[in-house]
Amino acid sequence: MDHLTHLKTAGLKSTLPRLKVLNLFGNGNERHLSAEDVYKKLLASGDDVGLATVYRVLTQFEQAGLLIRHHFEGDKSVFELNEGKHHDHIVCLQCGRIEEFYDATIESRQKKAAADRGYSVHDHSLYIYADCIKPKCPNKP
Amino acid sequence: MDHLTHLKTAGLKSTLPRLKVLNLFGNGNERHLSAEDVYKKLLASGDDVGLATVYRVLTQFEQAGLLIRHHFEGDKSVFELNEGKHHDHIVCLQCGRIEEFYDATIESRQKKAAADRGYSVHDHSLYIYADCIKPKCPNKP
DNA sequence: GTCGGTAATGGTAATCATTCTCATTTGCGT
DNA sequence: ACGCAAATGAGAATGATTACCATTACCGAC
Ligand SMILES: [Mn+2]
Ligand SMILES: [Mn+2]
Ligand SMILES: [Zn+2]
Ligand SMILES: [Zn+2]
Repeated sequence: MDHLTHLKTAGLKSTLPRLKVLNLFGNGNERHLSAEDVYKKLLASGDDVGLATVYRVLTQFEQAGLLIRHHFEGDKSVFELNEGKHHDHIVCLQCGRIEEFYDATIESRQKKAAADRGYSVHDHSLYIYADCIKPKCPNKP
Repeated sequence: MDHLTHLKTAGLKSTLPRLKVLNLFGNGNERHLSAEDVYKKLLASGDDVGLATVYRVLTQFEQAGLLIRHHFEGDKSVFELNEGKHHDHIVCLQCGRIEEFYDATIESRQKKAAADRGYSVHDHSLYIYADCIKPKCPNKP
């Protein structure tokens, strides 16, 4: 399903700002971007989109299920394309690198922990904060 | 170790505001409190402490290892007493109730996931967002 | 116990991310 | 091409948190 179709499916009208934002996430760029990141990247590529619009669109895409919002350590939200395959994250505290992983055992133990206590799970977030080993860690974003 | 000793050990001088904040967390009250929660509770009990001081002290206690800071969904930080026993959290999206749990398997699989990829783990956060079953969920905070 | 210096406090201004307001522009069906 | 509801964007407003800085409270030395 292409971007335009994605928008229609979500009941969102196809506008230039929305397509531009969706393109950013679709590219081979970094998968995890903050609103500020998106705004700056669009400006840099000559596509002028208002900051308010960026925030609005990101939230709409999240509600439509096109993007996933993360609250890594710190104040700002980070978004990534929702490609249907759930995964968790390791965040390097030195350089900000983000690595994805999936562990079926962790997933099932989580479900069990919640079920045992009478909870109906919506979702969960698991962030591992770590240092990546020297060679591949350029230190500091 | 009592509160006064805690402060000394952390290299923090024993002041009235600090003791009051530490007392709040020591009581049988709710374990998980935001800065605003702490501020309001102190006001309510006649102990006037400035909001700026509350924020400062909470951060100092976190750095000293006396408190643990959480970033549950939403914008504000939540703190709890660090009693040495690590645990994760289930958060009810309806009423805000927070339940703690510990699963040794999850812990070890996390360590392994990070180690396998060459990361040296600092810490991690695992939050399960759910609905607690009707009877014990009073809906809405 | 008093004194003095330093660290802590607290009122208020400032900052940062995010949301709101509202006049202007755009997408889209007719 | 026309018309109108929905979307945009510049800037104001908000909410949480931090920075400033003049005043006050610890604490160790007399
Ligand atoms: Mn990811
Ligand atoms: Mn807890
Ligand atoms: Zn790194
Ligand atoms: Zn509940």
